[in-house]
Amino acid sequence: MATKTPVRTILARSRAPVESAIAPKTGKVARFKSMCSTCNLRELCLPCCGLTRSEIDVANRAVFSRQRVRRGETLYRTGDRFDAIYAVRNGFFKSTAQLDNGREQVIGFFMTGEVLGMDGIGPGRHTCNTIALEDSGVCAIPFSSLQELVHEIPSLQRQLHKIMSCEIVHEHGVMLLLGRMNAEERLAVFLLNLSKRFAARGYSPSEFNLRLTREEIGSYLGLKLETVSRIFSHFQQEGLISVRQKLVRIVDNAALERVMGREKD
Amino acid sequence: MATKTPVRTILARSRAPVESAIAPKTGKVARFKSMCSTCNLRELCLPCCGLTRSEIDVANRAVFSRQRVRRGETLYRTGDRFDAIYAVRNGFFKSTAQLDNGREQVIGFFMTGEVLGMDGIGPGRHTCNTIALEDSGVCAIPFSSLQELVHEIPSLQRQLHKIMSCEIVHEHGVMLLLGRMNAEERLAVFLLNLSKRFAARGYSPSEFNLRLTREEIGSYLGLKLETVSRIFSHFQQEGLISVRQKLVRIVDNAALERVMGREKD
DNA sequence: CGGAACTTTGACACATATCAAAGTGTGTGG
DNA sequence: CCACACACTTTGATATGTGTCAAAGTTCCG
Repeated sequence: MATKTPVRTILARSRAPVESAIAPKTGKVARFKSMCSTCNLRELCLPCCGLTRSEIDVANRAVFSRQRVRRGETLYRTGDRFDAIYAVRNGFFKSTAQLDNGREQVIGFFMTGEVLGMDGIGPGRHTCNTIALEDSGVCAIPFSSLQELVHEIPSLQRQLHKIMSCEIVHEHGVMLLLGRMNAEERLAVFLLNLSKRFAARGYSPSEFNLRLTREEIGSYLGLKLETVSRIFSHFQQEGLISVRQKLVRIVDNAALERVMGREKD
Repeated sequence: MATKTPVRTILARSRAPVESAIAPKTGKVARFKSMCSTCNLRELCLPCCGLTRSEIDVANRAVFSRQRVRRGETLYRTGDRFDAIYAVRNGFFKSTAQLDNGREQVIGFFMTGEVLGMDGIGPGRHTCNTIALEDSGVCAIPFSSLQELVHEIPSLQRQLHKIMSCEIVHEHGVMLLLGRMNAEERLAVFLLNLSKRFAARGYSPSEFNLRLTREEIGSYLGLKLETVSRIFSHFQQEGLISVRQKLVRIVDNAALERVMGREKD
């Protein structure tokens, strides 16, 4: 998904994953049992990040199930009964929401270590669709188990609250983006955000392979694909980035950050 | 704030309030002690809605503090240390978030029974400003107490998760609004949403006093005040609503809902 | 190798922003 | 209680950013 370089960092961002067991029912692909203590995501996984070793031992009692989701497959869709949240083990997902009439919008992207599916907790059913953009793996965490677990491990409870709160804060940022930024700013913010998230996972922050079409990017940013394409070209002309199809290289990070600054209001 | 009519309904919407004690530190105005069992909001208050009588007795042990916030006063602002969430007892609030440069946007409105301040849980500091748009009262719920309480009352825990999840879902809706709707649709959705929320609180769904300026409405909807004004006029000409300054009457609810339908994509 | 899916670029249209000015309401102090 | 100032709203004329439509170019994948 991007150029691998050696780094391991805690997510500074919105969502993040948990680990655990009990068989789900989605049934698209292979499932494995897994335990938090043997999960190689532990340093990325926000829920686990806050846990002591002995707390992880408790968490191990709950065995969460791994699930593979192939590119283009749906992890869950609007209206599906909610019974688990998901931690991304590897790969890349998008979530989309739709209006009554057919209109649809990408409302989020999720990568390794991030947590998916919290939209279903309140309503009891999922309220968006989540689709793998490349072959991916998730850890399915039955929410009822998680609630029990959280009862025994106060720090896990705090982590869960944090994850949900950070999702809210992240979405405030998207609201600002959609409500107050012009097309160039939106794209700059988007690229910088991806860059940071890749960096946090040990990938190159300056060169990555977007697994998104111009249309998906545009949908997320409230723009049309042609506009996205034009601005990519424009940024390239100005020497801020270089684009070749889906491969993006950030040439002048500082200038890209400055795109945000050149406005009124 | 709106024409009173006799109704009592559980919120069908995003956020909702809790009740409780322990003195805070904000210090703008008067504080009272209060208990959930004597709170007249119990039927509106999402946290309490899910509780049995005996659970409410447990909750009573925690005494949350009431706080008055006068029109124009700030409940909390960006950067303030987070230590409590707030249930609106009465009145009306707006939250605003700001970009690095001065740009600012209204990101939410809150009325009786709704819960404020969850943006601070993850970061440990508030990430937006919350201001009373009329003389208001809140119930300050120290988050540490709430976490203990939640530990003893599983159904309260579930409610807390639901409230946060519903906030996330609500924000997805705002993202769709900002990303995919034209100005008329945005305003129609906004008015219908307010209408439902007023109705749920026993106020008239068809006539209410917006306590917002055109600019605040526009800020929330990603529009300029002139555009908001024009569309109010336009809706009025078409006989969908009647507006006189801040007083809005929804004349043709069905037609207002139909505004959403007349598009492509 | 061929076709489908995606991207780029151009010309033009249109929704909303911007600028401007007049109108209306509201609160305060005399 | 009036009057004045200020804040907000309305409306018009015009500007502009992004959408729309169209066509050619590129890449991907079977």
